[in-house]
Amino acid sequence: MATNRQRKTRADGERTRRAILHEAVRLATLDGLEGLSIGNLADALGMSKSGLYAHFGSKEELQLAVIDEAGGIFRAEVIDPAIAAPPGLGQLVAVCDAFFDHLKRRTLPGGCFFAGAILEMGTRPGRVRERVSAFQADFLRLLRSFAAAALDREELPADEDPELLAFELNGIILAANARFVLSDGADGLGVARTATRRRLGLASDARAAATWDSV
Amino acid sequence: MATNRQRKTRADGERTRRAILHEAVRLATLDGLEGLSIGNLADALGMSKSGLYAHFGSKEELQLAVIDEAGGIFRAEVIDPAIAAPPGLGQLVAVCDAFFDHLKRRTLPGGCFFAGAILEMGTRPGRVRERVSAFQADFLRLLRSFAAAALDREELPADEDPELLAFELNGIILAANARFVLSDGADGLGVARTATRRRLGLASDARAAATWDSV
DNA sequence: CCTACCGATCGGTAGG
DNA sequence: CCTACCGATCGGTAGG
Repeated sequence: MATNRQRKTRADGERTRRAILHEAVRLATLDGLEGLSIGNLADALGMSKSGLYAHFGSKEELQLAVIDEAGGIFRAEVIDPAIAAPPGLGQLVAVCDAFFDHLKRRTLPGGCFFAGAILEMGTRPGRVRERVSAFQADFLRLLRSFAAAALDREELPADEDPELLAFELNGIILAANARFVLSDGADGLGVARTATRRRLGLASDARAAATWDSV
Repeated sequence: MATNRQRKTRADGERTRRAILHEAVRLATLDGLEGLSIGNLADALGMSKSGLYAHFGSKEELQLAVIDEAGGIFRAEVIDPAIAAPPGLGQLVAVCDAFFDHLKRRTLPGGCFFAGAILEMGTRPGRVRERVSAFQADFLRLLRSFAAAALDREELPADEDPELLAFELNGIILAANARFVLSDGADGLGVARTATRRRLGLASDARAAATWDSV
């Protein structure tokens, strides 16, 4: 069978593609989606520029694939753990804690990919901007749905507004990322965890908050 | 007097310098501090690249001057109005509202200069990063001092923590900027104003919040 | 996936 | 402030 004689299988290509994208997401959190250059990425991977063009036809196609890869990482490290938590209030705490863990784990050297991508691409019309915007909209929708579930279960005061709560928790997340990037360390994530609990009306264990930073 | 025969006075040079920097800050909110190129800036000003090098010896010197100029704009539009407000709680509301006005006024096309600069330069060691970091630290200190004053005046519950409150208000500000950049409009600043008031325990006038967006 | 190349643009300099 | 230039790097292509 002729189709089996190829030296590189489709699976090999897929594996290479994933390896390229993972490195590209890492570099993009340091240099931005525009600052990410094909030459730099090729050097980091020990391959040639034209090798990258064989996988992605243009820089824009690479950027779109990088956004999807970053979305997969975010889903695996932040969203999936939250969905697995107890519905309602439990998911609201879990999604924030999972985000802080995502930072502390340093999967990506420059902190949250999307926090940076929103500000970098937000003013540049095009497919890249729309892809980033759609991911952020999905995330805010998820926060709102967790908040609505918590309200249904009467785990929050009846006059709470899911839209407002989602906005504020997103703010705590962005402030935590900014602090993480500037301090170049997990210092100060304790205050983010305390802020999350205060906003949700949960007891903020002062002893635990103090140790979070040193973990 | 030989010193008076020069055709261009020092004041002329200073005026040119300010014109360069104002345009540079605007461009930097669209392309970032690294994406800001000497060639682009020279074209936008109708002058030559070497004309810019006469004012700033290197790109890093230009970036540092741009940060100072952006700091001046932020002080004039956000910090000074807040300091002029009634001490304590009044200043906390005023600084957030002044920030939202700063966005709505569209002084800078890409939203808040520092929100972007923190994420772009936070992972690039050097003088530029330190300058941006110092400005953000000063701003957080200002928020903390307003919060401490409000506590002293018993305008906030006695168990409030100025550090925590400053962190959360900074988060609301960052979330408002992200929403502004993505929506490319002032839509949605109403929820930021409502969030500010809710956090500070103030009555959030629903009618007023609804009209804020349409103003 | 490679080498070898394209025109455009980058930050920066020489000399005026 | 200008023209004219430098080497390096940009995104992308030809041809294999």
